[in-house]
Amino acid sequence: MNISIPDFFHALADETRLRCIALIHQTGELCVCELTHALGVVQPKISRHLAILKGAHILRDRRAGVWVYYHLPPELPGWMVKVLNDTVMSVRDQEPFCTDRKRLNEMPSRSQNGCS
Amino acid sequence: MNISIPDFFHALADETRLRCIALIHQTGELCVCELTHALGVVQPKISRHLAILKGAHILRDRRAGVWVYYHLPPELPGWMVKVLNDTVMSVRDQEPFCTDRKRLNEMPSRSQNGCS
DNA sequence: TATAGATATACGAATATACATATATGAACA
DNA sequence: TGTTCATATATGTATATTCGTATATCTATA
Repeated sequence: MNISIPDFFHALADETRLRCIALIHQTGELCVCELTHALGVVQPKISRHLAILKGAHILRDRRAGVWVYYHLPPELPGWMVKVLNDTVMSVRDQEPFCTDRKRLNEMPSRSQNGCS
Repeated sequence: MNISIPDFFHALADETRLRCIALIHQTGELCVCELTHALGVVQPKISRHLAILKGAHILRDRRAGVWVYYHLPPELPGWMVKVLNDTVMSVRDQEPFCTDRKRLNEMPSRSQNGCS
């Protein structure tokens, strides 16, 4: 499966999607309820944007019981990984990205397994 | 002047805009008629997209007589320059980007001064 | 001033996007 | 089977985007 270049940048052009990608890039893998809590937006909005990212082959999902985890596919082209690296390095200390990470880390069930 | 991150990626998410940026990145500076000829699209379409890029502070223009030249502003944030470098390195050997460059180099007035 | 060439903008139409809300699906378990 | 929780999708609405075409602006020069 190939990723179109406009699709790739279009994925990053929406703040909600970029926030999801940035958090997933920093943690490796997150489920929908973790993203919902970290970003503080309603769940259908998260699911819709994750579906767009999955459809563009920028994220892949993995179901584990009730939870669905999203991660970057390992075969993402190298230059796209570099773009994500540079982008996340730059935005991770800006709002709303740093608050997202803080809220994620404050989730009681984080750093254990399972979700809220 | 600050560039919003969504604006930056939105600029790259359109193929016409990415083709313009890629050519300008490779050459340093191009005028509207050079871009029009290289991409093979009508002039108002080029001007409209260049105006979007200028409005997002991703390109800057410089008038020289009848011609208007567009270039990347020197103070573009470093990580955005890195993103452009990685992107152009990757797409420069794919269509339609390599044909764009070929058509640009075939312009009789190129490598001299002035335009067609 | 009049003309020509280069560039910019205005306009209407078709299409796409993002959102909030409501509802559906799917898995686990009593 | 029925319920609950996590996630996905459908719907209607408001707004944005892109395009082709027509026209306006701007500069140089006669």
